[in-house]
Amino acid sequence: MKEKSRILVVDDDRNIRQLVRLYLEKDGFEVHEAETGDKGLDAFRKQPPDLMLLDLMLPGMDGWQVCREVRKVSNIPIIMLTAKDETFDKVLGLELGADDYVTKPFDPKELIARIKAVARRTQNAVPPAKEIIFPNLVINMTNYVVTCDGTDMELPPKEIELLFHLASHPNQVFTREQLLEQVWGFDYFGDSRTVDVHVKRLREKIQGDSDHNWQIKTVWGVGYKFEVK
Amino acid sequence: MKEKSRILVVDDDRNIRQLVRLYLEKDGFEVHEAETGDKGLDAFRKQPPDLMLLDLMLPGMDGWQVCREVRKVSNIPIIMLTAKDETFDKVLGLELGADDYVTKPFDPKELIARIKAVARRTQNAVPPAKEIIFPNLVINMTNYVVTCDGTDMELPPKEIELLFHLASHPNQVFTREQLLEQVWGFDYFGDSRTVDVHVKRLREKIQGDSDHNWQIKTVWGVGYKFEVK
DNA sequence: CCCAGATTGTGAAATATTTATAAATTCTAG
DNA sequence: CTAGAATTTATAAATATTTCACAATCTGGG
Repeated sequence: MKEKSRILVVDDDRNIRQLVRLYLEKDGFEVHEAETGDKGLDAFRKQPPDLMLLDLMLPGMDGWQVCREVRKVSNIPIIMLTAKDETFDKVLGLELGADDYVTKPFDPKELIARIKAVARRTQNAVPPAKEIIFPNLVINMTNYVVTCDGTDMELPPKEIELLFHLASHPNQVFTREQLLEQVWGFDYFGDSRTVDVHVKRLREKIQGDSDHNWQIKTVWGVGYKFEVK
Repeated sequence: MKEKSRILVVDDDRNIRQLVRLYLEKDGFEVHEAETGDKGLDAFRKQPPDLMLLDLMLPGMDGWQVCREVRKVSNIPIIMLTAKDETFDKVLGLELGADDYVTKPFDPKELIARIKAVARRTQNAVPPAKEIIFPNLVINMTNYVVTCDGTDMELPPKEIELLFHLASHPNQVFTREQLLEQVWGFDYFGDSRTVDVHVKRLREKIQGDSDHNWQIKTVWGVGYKFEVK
């Protein structure tokens, strides 16, 4: 399981830091603080966080300088905090390597949303070309299209995800519990017959009649596998 | 025969304007002046010049903002004027769409040389013909015009940008979040239903009745794609 | 081979989720 | 200030998912 994301908040305003801490911790983040640019940089160097919230106006070294220093050694996401009247251009922050910016005063919910968005964006930076090819079967996760025997077909999300997961590990058997966890999500709690129903529908859609050298096979007493001969 | 090149000088310093005018006219340019960003933009809109000389520090709307506004509708060459001590990264100006920059105080001969260089460069440049062509559908981003089934139509900016983005990546599915990020802008924070509404209006405008070999398709549970058969 | 017990397949109803649409509101350029 | 555009909101419609009862199938032992 994933650990808490560590966020470093660099701002000279004690109230801001408190506010941010309050909301972020409520949302499951681990929060660290620094009140000047220099201290922020120190904190970053000692233990790099997963994301930095950086005020622009700081005593001593300002936010831009900190951002630049951090960028010399790291690509962690950085979100700038700017006052409304600092009419600085978004592009400037970008140029310096920030990933987003939020103007003060800000809505804490918006801040959270942006943090998550940035985190996601930087994680998905290199989306793996998701396509699996078998004789008479192509699973394209970019277009969300499954081509079987030359005919394109659209499947509901869960079905295509299940198929993709099974086909990604040919011949490997998965229990229903494993599939629920890996396809539905680790925190999913539900009936394992759900898997059966999805398998059934997949089968009638993609292997209705013809015989391929692959199939979704039931392993009695265990679960299912995508078998390739 | 070619006419005189028209140059718009935007600077709040009367002396600078005079100086530039003096040298440029001696070199056969037609010179227009504006003393603030807003006036410069007005002048640009009334009669777009062949090239703009833009001071960075301006009362009211500054040079960057003017540059951006101009860039929204035009690719005319822009040269930035910056004071020596404004230690801006050249890259920053370039990022905003400027073609070159000159630091004050400048040697008029250098300015002339740069103007000519930029003019030459931008003339020979291959304009990024932002145009996408499908059977019965032409998306022209230069004119912001969409031609569907032979009839031209003007769409609101967001709609055409969305269409352009989707059509630029045929068959690829985008989530609403991705579209918000990539079409609306990375810093946009808003409701993802917004995308639905724009898609709806696009659909009723460009694929109301006839059947084409393309369409904006909903991928249930995921997002939208511009499908081409 | 047949049976009992366990496991899986199936169809259909109940739920939940996602999308379409229209209408109201806010925003923005002029 | 005004009109058109963008966005939000609310509701209806479409679609997917889950559940559940029962049928069908498999397995191992007698």
